[in-house]
Amino acid sequence: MNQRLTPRKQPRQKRSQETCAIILEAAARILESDGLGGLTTNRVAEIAGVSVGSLYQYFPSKEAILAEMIRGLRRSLLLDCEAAVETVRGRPLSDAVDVMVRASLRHHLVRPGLARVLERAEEELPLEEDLKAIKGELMTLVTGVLEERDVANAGQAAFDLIALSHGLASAAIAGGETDLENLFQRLRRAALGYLGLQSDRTGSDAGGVSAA
Amino acid sequence: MNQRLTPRKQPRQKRSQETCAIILEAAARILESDGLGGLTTNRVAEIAGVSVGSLYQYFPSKEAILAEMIRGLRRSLLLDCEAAVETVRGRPLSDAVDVMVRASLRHHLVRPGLARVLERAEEELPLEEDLKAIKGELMTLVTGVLEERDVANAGQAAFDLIALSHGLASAAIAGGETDLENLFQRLRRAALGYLGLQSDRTGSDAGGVSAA
DNA sequence: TTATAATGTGAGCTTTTACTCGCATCACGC
DNA sequence: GCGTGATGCGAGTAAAAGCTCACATTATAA
Repeated sequence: MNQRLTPRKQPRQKRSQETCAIILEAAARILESDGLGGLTTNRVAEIAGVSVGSLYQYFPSKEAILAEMIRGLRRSLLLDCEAAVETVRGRPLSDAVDVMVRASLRHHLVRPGLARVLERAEEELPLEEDLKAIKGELMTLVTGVLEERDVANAGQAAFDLIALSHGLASAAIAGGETDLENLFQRLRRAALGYLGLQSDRTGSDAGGVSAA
Repeated sequence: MNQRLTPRKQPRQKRSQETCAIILEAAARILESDGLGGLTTNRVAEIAGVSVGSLYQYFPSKEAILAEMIRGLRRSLLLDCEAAVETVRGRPLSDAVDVMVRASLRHHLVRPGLARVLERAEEELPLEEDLKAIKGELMTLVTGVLEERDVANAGQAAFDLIALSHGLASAAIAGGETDLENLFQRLRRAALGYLGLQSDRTGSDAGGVSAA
């Protein structure tokens, strides 16, 4: 009953590695155009230009394809955030918030439709250990950043900041917003506000929200 | 090709109204235990103790069942929020934020699993006009509350507050949190922080987050 | 009671879809 | 060249799921 979500076999030759990549890209395009409901193994194979047999050589189930895509997405987010944090070693909290918010925002903006669908898919899949581990690493990363800046309750703050940023970014991008800078300012305001820091630049045009 | 998501016919007698309710409740239970993937028309009918034929008499498709459940959920949230806003007529912004946050939190806590699944379903369904209207009314309500309290950019602030509250509440409840009061304090902090107001009560035990 | 409309039934039709398997083709070491 | 394992193929299978329809039962009104 329990189906594996990991690849059936590792591709050994270049040819087969390309086949895997082509299959994943085809699945991505289908998800972007038709959503989760449009994703069928036959169709993925067709769009990819390979046979179903080849597909099942590397992915033991439809869910395995989704799981692999989600792994890739999560890994890239984690790497981006780690790199971003590196650039603000020793700098104050607001700078750290800035780069992390920017990193996660960039991440939402590459193939936004795909990211959304994969997040939904992730909730329906029985999430795997390695995926939980990646999520945990992100939490750890953010918690560390906050702890180093003497934020109390860093673990909970990390959780909350990730969740609220995610909620705001998702909603905005789903709503078709494209003004990256405006969205960034709002995310920044929310995050700094939660942390009890006043967002600066309140004098500028994109400025204050509260009472005039 | 386009399938209707509205009930096929209105139930005229008491008996059939009960049948409708029983069907919706059965669907809810299935969603809670097995998620979207477990929802099949045959199974809904079986759990409800009615025949598939009866089901299709009132719901022209599986999606129509989901749409009806979503409508119910949204309507109840809107009504709760409207009632909450009524109670703080003429009171300051922080009080208004309080009651609205509490209302939406309560709303997440009744059958939390069901609410989550329905939200996912809503994204996959081609969302209907009447659902968009309900969402719009909520936006209008919150925008009005903010405008009356002289919040600049009230429309955008309403959007952002709804989105970030939703993100935080969803994540927390999905993570199994049950301490309603603690969660409320964090939501409140996030919302007031975004609005540029300091969260008071910073002296208490659940208090300040920023640097010690 | 009886006519009529509303409601309820469930076997089964139809379509879709995940997945298999026997065979063909290709790459690479000898 | 040639043998062996890796890769690729796609018609076909079996199961699942959405939905219909001819018929049975129940309620309402005359």
